[in-house]
Amino acid sequence: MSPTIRDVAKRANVGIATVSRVLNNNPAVSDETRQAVLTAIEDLDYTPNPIARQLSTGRTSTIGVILPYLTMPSYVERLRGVQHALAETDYRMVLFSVGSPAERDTYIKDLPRNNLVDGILIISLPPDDQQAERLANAEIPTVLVDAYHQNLCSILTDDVKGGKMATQHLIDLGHERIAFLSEPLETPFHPSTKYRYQGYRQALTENNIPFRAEYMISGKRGRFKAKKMAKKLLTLAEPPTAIFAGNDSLAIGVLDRAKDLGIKVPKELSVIGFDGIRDAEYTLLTTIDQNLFESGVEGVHMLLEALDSTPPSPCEKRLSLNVIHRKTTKRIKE
Amino acid sequence: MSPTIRDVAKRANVGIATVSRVLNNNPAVSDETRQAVLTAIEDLDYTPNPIARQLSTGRTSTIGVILPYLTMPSYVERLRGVQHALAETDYRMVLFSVGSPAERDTYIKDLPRNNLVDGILIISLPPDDQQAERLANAEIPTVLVDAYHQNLCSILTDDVKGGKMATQHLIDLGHERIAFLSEPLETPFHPSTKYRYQGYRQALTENNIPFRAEYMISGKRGRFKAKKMAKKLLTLAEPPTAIFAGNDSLAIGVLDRAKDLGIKVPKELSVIGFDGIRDAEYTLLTTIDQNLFESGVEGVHMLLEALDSTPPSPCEKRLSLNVIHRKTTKRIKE
DNA sequence: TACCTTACTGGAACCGGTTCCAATCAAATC
DNA sequence: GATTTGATTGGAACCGGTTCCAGTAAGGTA
Repeated sequence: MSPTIRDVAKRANVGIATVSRVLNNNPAVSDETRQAVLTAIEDLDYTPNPIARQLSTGRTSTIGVILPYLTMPSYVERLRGVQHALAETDYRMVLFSVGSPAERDTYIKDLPRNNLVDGILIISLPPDDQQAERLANAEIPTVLVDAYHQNLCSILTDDVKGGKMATQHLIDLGHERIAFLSEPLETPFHPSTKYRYQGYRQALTENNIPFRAEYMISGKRGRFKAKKMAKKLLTLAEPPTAIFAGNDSLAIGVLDRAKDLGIKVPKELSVIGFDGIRDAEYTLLTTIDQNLFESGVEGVHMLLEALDSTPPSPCEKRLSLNVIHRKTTKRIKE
Repeated sequence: MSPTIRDVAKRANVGIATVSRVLNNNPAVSDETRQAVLTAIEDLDYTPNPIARQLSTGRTSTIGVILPYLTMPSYVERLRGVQHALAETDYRMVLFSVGSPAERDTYIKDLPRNNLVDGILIISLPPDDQQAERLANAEIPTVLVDAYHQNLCSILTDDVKGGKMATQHLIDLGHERIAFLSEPLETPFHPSTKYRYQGYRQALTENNIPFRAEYMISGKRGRFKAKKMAKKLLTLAEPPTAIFAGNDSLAIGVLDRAKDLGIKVPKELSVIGFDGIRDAEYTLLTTIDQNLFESGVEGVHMLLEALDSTPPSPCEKRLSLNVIHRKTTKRIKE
């Protein structure tokens, strides 16, 4: 068995309390004793057992991250941000990746109770009222990233506004026949698609552009599906001159289909995405950058703040949104 | 404070040992007592403290995963596999994501010592001899995924063989002017690129095709870089008729550049990648599928096996490699 | 010289579980 | 009826740290 603090104490001819003090850099130890203890630690190749420390202090130096199963690049990018911010601290990260609503509920229910983590970060999974209640009353602080509940702290993205920005960008370029292509509006998890659609509708209304039902298409997630949907739009009798895709992955599918059909982007068709994933940069896609990486970083910062000052100051933070105008949108020629 | 096992014992008028027995489904408890304890647990809304259990049993129900910072899709895909396999067990996952060789060394050094995890999975980070020695002698089992050391268990990919398969695939299609485009052969982390290159060279040799230095190009990681490198190759006086890219991301960059230059794939240029990431499927890239997801799954299985039977049976597993012939390679027309 | 700080130090209790072992009691055996 | 047996049960020790609190010795002050 590995040596314990008592072994070290015996070898250094001191009490266990003294060894503990040395381990925790308590200044109330004479240099001489400290040195003796350090030598004993060295000799025995001793490492303190973090579990015992956790039991004793009640702190685990661990934060739990609950997020959807890593299917979408945007989740991965957010996780990268979390990981990046956490790397500068002494906290470890336990990943609870959620594949179904049932799993989500289990984690959200159990994690706050079972002193396993000091804090919880929930990414892109909005809790219902009951869950939020439970989380708010738990001893363990929680921060939501890309999700909102009035009782909880959160890092937010204004998807409605983003949807409006994307649509307005196209309108500003002279487009009026603007289609919206997306994943299903109603999902078991995050409703961002729905909000982006709302932004799209609002922008149309504000600019007195009538909504055309045939320009709205939604289907299953993924690029392949996007390609199919894009084909429908692009082969309409009066096809749109611009497409706002609900997220970047879909937009890339649209680009691809346009290429196949010999439609030149942005000359004959403008395409804008949403998210700001890495592939968007690479494909030179115009998009709404929602600062995915930063959302993870900020989530961690807010959580850390909540961890040492019990009443976390401002409990809600909105991330900025930016139109990144790359090479897939262009002023329309009349 | 949350209730403890003693509170439950008091309320149910039993001893703490009995409560513990109920919690652990020990059959040596009468139905009557069991019911009383369960009622008390219910009444108090009691949850056992896992940290205390860990200290007492020495088991943490946690496995540590050390892997490179999630920059490449292949790491993410492997992690998905790990996550998937772990979801069916009672084990949790702590992620240690490595950004620098120094970080890697720290994690590999500390994780096995400090009773924080029951087992360790190291992904795409080959340990040096000293580290392997330490890992092999630790009480905690370790499994390497996509990395090899003779003293440790591992899930392997034969990159040399894969490199050969890719090259042979092109040769079988009649190509002789075959270029190899890759990231730097010497990296601080995983040497797979180097091995794939060796496979490329071997295949050429075996088929009596002379190696041409101008057909070998390597540079920084990433698609943008790949585009630049591809341009060099494709604007040679005698350009290659086929390009073997060291991984799928690079291959996608090559495809893109070819499109820009108006070179038709696969009619005028064949391109093969390596990995089998999701984007490859989407872009219809011909590639060597190395079963990334499965590598994670198998790594977990091997680790779980090592966790209950001390001498893990076969300690080395090679994953199969498959040529996935999609739409970017084609028989050459003479 | 007597007394008071101040600086260190160690014993013991505690965190909240698990588990060994002895004790109890009723049923079964002789 | 005495003894053995097996099923339950609870006390106490233990896991390996942290920390309260009392105790000792050295140095400073009156």
